[in-house]
Amino acid sequence: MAQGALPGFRDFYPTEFAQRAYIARIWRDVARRYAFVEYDGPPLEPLELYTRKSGDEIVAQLYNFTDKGGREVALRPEMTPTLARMVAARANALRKPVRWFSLPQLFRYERQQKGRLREHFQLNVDIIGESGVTADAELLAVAIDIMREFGLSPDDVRARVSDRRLLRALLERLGVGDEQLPAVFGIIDKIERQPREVSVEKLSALGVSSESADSLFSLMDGLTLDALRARFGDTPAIAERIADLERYYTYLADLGVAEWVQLDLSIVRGLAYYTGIVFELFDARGEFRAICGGGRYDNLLKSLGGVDLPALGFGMGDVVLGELLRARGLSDVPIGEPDFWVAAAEDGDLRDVMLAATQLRRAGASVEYALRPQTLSKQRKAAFSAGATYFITVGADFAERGSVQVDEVQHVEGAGASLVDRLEEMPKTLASIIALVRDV
RNA sequence: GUGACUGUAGCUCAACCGGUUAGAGCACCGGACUGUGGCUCCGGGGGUUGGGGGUUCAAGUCCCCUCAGUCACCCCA
Repeated sequence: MAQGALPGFRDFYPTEFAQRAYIARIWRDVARRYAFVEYDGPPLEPLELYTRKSGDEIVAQLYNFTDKGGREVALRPEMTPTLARMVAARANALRKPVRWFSLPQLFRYERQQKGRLREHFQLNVDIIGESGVTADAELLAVAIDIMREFGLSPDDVRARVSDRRLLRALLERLGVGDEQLPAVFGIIDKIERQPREVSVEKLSALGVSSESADSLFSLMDGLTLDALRARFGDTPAIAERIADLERYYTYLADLGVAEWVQLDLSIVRGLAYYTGIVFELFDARGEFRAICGGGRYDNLLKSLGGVDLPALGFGMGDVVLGELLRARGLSDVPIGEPDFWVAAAEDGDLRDVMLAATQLRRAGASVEYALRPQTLSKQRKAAFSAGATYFITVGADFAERGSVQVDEVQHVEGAGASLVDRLEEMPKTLASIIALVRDV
């Protein structure tokens, strides 16, 4: 077996590269539509940037090494620390709120499995400097609009939303103390993936009563804000969170994405830095991992960069998204087929072909031709195989009158108006084709 | 890092109970069909059966190790 890429890394042959480029294009298009601007940082960072926040145990999951200057460095596993550093360094000069996005390639040293490799491209979209739920709504709308742009619908993808502050207030009401909170969050995070008895057992080991555990389970399933208010609205801290979430929903409706969103308090998102509303995007059939996850992390910039700015953001990787698009038949994208194939007729000259190709290329068209003399039938086959849209034949009369013969080889669906659509009959000279190309 | 399962051509798969030189389709390359050929026909290249070791007269097939893949755990970019 020929040597392939390293475990967890990918070769992008033209077909796969086209899919990757397609995903990146949609990401950029939608992010720009929401007036986010693109940035990037180094793929290699000081190891300390990641250990400072998460401790030494994270080193086990990093690609890290000592460089020739003796520096401890790591390939970036996430973008947020870089973003925090960059924003902190110019915090006073940046127009607020900061609306930035990036398409970094990220690395993690882990055993690969479905939807998780050692390398991936991840769209990061962040808003920094706005604490109101308007920003939370704006952020989620970007993620959902991207789904829509890929041709997915609310039947394919669901956005599940929770609020850590609400969850904390509810748990307090159920008698869960502050010191138990992180562990209980961890159990809730897994509540869907493990049998109920296991969760109950773990909760009771933490000292959570079985009545409280039952209440907890009742909160995880098909809950509405109205039902929450009816049960817990008399607690001010909870009522306040509910009111905030109601405004959030109103804004999501105004932004045209409400039908994708559902409340789901089992969404916790990792453990560390999220502080408010959090969300994940899942395929509706539950076949894949989360497509996207994010939320509010108001304290992170202070702890990382020393600048106290509220912040929120999400990450969306290309691996799970690509799997979903393939499974739904939405990932067939052209790899960059030529517009024209120029062929020499039996009495034609390869140099005339090159002259014609050059003129078409200068007009902006993508043009291929056989690099060695071939029969017309051979050239026609090659043109089809290459995916060319038009087949132009130049013969001996091309040199004198510039006349050519044009055939439509294949009509590309959704490619817009073809030359044929614009004409009663095929053009007869190269000049008339070029005029059309320039026009398009 | 732990566990289970799986590795035959670029892809999808054959190969009897262990038995001759590991085959087919698709893809690729070449040729024919001498004129809109996305067809049809003919031919070709391509494999140390993931790698190594062992058992046997004989291993793609059985055993061990290793590498890789898939899935789950851990963890969650």
